[in-house]
Amino acid sequence: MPELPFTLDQLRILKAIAAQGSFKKAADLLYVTQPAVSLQIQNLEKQLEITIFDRGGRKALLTEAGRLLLEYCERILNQCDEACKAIEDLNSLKGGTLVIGASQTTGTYLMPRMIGLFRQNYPDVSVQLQVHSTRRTGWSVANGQIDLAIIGGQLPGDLENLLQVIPYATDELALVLPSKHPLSNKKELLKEDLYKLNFVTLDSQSTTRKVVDKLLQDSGLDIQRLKIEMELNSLEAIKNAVQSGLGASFLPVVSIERELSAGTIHKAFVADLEVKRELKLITNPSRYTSRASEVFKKNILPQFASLESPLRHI
Amino acid sequence: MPELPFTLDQLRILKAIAAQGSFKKAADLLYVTQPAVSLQIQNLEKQLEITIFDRGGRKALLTEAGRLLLEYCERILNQCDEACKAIEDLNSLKGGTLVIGASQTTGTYLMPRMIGLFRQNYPDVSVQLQVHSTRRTGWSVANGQIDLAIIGGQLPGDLENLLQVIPYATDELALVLPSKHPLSNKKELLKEDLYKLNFVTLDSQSTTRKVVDKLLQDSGLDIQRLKIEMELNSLEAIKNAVQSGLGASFLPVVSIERELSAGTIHKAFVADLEVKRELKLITNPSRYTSRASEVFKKNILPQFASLESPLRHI
DNA sequence: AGTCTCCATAAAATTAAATTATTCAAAGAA
DNA sequence: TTCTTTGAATAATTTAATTTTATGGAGACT
Repeated sequence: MPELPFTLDQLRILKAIAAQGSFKKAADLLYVTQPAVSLQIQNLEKQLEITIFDRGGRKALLTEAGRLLLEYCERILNQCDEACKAIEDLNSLKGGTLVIGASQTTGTYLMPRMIGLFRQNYPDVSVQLQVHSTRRTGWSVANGQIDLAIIGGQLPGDLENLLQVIPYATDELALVLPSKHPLSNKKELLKEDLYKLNFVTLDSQSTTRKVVDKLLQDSGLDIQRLKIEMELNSLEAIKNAVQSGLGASFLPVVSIERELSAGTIHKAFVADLEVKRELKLITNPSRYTSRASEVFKKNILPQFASLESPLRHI
Repeated sequence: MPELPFTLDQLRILKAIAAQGSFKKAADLLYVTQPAVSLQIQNLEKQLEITIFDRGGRKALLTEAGRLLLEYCERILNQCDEACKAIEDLNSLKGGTLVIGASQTTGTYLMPRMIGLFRQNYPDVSVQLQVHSTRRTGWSVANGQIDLAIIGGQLPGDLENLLQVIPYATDELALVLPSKHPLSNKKELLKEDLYKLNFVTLDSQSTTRKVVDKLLQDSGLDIQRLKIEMELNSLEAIKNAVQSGLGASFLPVVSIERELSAGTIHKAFVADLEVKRELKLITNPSRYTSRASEVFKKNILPQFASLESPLRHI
């Protein structure tokens, strides 16, 4: 190995001698024997081809070269100490970054609260939230750009095996109507009633939309017969459209909690129809898991998970 | 020994892997085997309790902790390189300081030329000239404040043994007269003629004065009978006094070269009287000798030394 | 599947470093 | 002065750390 002309231990010894003015005291300070100190300094002097200490007098005095080296020595050792501290902080969650992925829905309505709770407990860990499609989120988790993510849709098959997918919570997609809509008075709708509605939906690319379509189809509805008034690409836009009486929609309950309690949107019940999807936590088991990620998974997520989630038992 | 959590070698390895993206390539780069690299990184990870590399994929990728450590790693290694360069510069005389001591006479008339020559050859070494009494210069050499010195007088006895004293050159103390002085026409003076002169001398504390007094006394003269017109504490002042016709004086020839060739001062010869003193180089053998000091002694001093000086043969 | 590349692991060999014991030199005290 | 004490260098031994050789396994590319 092409050698470095000195070691950190040698520098530590140098510093100790300079501070104590004596080889022996330095040895005591470092809990080694005096010959060990002598030998290391001799090695150092040999390798750098300089004399570091004047051993003439009662005190070990630095030569010019020694003083020069000591300056660098202090700087180097300080950097080392800093590095140690930084690593310690990272280990004890006093630093570092946690990158979380989420879909539009969870990213908008769920993650902010989770992240808030996390940062209450670990205010020194910075959290980055990346809202992307299920597909892209999956890939990001796969290649390590995202530590963990919550998705509501189906992963591409190849990723399904690569990643760890843990069911985490159930998200109900509620049928919502404008509060003054004639049907909003009925206690319970029938499936057939849906054909009478005008729908404001997410665009057909969106995961949530696909999930809704599939569930409706599975429950025997002919989604071709449903009237789609307009397709928007933002839940907030849809909410506003519904509130303005432009139509009905299936929306995640988490996204309309405020509107429901304010009464500006009406949630309808449809007989024999449950539109629910599983929210899933995905991580990459073949990659390094940061402490922040671990903690988030173990301590934060369960507090928001439905009771039957496997996360409860991690 | 209270251990440091990492070694410089480990940092070097870390850096190499990060740069090469591979344990194997890093090993090749550092001329070690691959297991050596693996082991060291494992040690590092164990000691810091972190994971540094993601070994999953094709490339060895840094984890967050790894990136953090790498930052410090680079800084630390850079400081190490800098330290090496600084030491090398010192060794190759591209840096450092040489502290030279001298008496009034040599410091004024000799050292400037020497230092000029030295700095022509080693322009990066800064030189400091300290002009003090023989006594104080001796002590400074003894305790390392001065690397080497040239003195014209006698050292205190205790220092005599402690320091290395090398005869270096002979300095003639010439009897000088005002050029229009009646005696300046005589080819050779007799000792008795000295009693007829008015002397302008250094003050009785000065080394040069003591030397002159002693030599005159040794050659049989009664120095009490010599008429001292005035005592000044600067050679330049004495030179001016002599030139102005105020009296005669014994002055180091090195200090009056210009005046002699200009004819403004007359140098007289006295039969059976040679007033000469040895200029001596003193160093401290029990102390570290800087490269600059070595070079000055070996290469510069001989060029100004009289032919028979021992320095010729060093 | 087969082959290659890369990393991990184990055991052995080498090398470096620490310790004990001793010597040497300088400093302080009798 | 001489004796004693203290600090540093040296030598020999032991101990520990590092490297190497040799080998096994997992993923990637053909």
